[in-house]
Amino acid sequence: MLLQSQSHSLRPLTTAHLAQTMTLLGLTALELRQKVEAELAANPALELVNEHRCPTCHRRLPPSGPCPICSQPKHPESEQPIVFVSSREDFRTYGIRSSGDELPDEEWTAATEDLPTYVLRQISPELEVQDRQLAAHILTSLDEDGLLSVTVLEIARYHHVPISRVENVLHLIQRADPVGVGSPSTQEALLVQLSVLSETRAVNPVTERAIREGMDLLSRHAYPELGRLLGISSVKAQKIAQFIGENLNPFPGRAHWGDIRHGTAAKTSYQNPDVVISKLRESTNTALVVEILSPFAGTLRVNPLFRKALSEAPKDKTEEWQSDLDQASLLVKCIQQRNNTLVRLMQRMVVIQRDFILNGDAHLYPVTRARLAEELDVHESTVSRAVSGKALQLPNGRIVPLSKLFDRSLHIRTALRQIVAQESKPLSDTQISKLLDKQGYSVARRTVAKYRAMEGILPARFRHQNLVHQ
DNA sequence: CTATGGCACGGATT
DNA sequence: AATCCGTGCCATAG
Repeated sequence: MLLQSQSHSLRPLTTAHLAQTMTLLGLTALELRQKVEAELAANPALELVNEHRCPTCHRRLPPSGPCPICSQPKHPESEQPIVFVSSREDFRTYGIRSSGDELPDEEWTAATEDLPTYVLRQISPELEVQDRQLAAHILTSLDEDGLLSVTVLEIARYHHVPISRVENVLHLIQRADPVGVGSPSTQEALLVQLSVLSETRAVNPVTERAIREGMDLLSRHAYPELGRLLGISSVKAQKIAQFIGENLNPFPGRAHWGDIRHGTAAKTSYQNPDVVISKLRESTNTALVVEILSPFAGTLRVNPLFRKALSEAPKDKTEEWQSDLDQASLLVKCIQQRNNTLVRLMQRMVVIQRDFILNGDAHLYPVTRARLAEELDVHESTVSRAVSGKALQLPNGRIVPLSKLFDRSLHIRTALRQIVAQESKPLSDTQISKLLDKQGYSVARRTVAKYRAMEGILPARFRHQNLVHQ
């Protein structure tokens, strides 16, 4: 009897607590925002109070104490990341800010954002404030394929600025994630992609000429003529076309985020980051600033007035009000817990992956969610939920899935890419396997083949034709 | 005979 | 419990 009553009064609270924390953890910042908004509207016991902002950096201040960023410069060389929850409202207005006007809220509520916002977010760190309007103009003038439908000249005239300034902004945009986005033509999109690609991979130099001079032949699949134009055989021309088809995408707007593989990938959704990492300073050993984006500005709390009012509630309402109150405080607790978990997770993660965050793919340290869970003393599924579906913005502006931090083979794959890029003559998978082994990565030959495929690298016998032709 | 992709199995991961 | 991933074996192409 006693036992039962206990389990009735205690259990529901803890299980509900756990269940809700779990679901909240699985939500991205934007999904959470929707939930909070709905709850806010439905539950009078909840209250959102505005908070102070740091006057210098405009970030939301923690409940007490100084701004975590601006108070930091005294120890700029700290190895320890600064992790905090931020509402980062300034991001919201990056959309289309015409002379200080705030963006309507609807622009922000979608769980996935549109292409312009997505790109703007990436380039904003490098974007001069006065160029934001230019960027907004360009980005809103994209057609559905991600190509620019107006000319640079028109934009420059409209804003009364030199063409070069518009071009600079455009250059930034083109190299942002759907690489080539904002190019005036499919041809230029391909060229931009090719130049970005050639930074990480060996690319046959003829490819560029093929795009530059033989674009129309290329699109008509007229390989013999293309070969004649470039002075190579028809077969080789076809190989080049194949390479282009597999690695480049003439319609950047159609590419899914992440890989620029087959343009058939229909998903045109771009995710908002849930976590933003930036450098405090430009130095190598700078502290990293990690912001866990909070989806609403201010603090969510239980309305103290409502709590008071409960004692004077009309009889028929007390039960309802009580449940509202319970629900509200539960939600608040759970959100705090969610934030707490996320902060702890990122704190650890940033230390582990510091090299990767600063220096790129090759330095990714393979960690499993299980190991991290053990270190943080939480359940594996907690880590899983916290990571899944979320996105992370790196200091270089790239937005990657948070799960990339748990990629077990990325570093090996980049090593492989380097080997292939530096090879003087095409190496077979077996040879590559041996080379990787020397670098400390022991992978089976068969696995090399898989990685190769993942990276879109052709088999040795095809690579041969793609190399410089003497 | 060598290089590579397909299939499938087992163990790790989620 | 379901899924992912590395790997071995085998068929096939060159």
